[in-house]
Amino acid sequence: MNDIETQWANEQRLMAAQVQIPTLGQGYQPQDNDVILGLDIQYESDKAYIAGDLQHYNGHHLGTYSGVTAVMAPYVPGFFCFREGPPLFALVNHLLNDATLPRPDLLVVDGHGIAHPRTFGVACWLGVKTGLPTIGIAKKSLLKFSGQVGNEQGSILDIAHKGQVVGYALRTQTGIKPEYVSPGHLVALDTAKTVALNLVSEYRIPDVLRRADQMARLHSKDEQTNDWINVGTLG
DNA sequence: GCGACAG
DNA sequence: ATCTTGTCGC
Repeated sequence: MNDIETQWANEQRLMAAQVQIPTLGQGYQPQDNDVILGLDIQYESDKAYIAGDLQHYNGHHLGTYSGVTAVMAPYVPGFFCFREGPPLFALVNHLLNDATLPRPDLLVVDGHGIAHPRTFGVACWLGVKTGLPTIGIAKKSLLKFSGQVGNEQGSILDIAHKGQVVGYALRTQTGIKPEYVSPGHLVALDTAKTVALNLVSEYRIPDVLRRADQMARLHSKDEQTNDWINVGTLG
């Protein structure tokens, strides 16, 4: 562990103390008309192209927004929040300051929440910085776990760390690789599980994350479409 | 010592 | 994440 990683680990420890994971039945509870903000990033040389997709919890799509910032930190597994967090935060702030847009009730981040070696993934970082309910959804697990998820859609397997359940492997589509969900901030474990399953339509990953991924990719390749709004340089 | 390692 | 061709399937 070099100097920067030691410093990062300290910062994660301090910020992790601010994370609030409500108990069963407490914290954020999804409602049909809640506004969900899905976030993802694509990288192109030293630029980070961030996209945010807004939809109602019931599935109604509202719009997609994309911006760009300079990348300031390297990618180090386990310290993902310091690379990806600041660009995400910049876009969220931009959207929060736009009076024409609805305020998101929940953030959905491409990455982990508390299912993390130091219980502090990028979804926790963004949750603490914004003060908004946040969950993390990732395509690979960072923690080792035992057992196997059932093959049927909706099958779930606990992912534990140091004796505590911190997230789940979730089979969102029958016969398709599971995704990994964990709360980031202000969301209970069972709520994160429910939300992750209900946000999925016909793909492995929730639409709100797929659209963010697609738009960020298009922006990074300088392609213009009619379905997203370029909010320019952030930060 | 060796391998694994969110995006 | 990104670099990359063809190929299988709905």
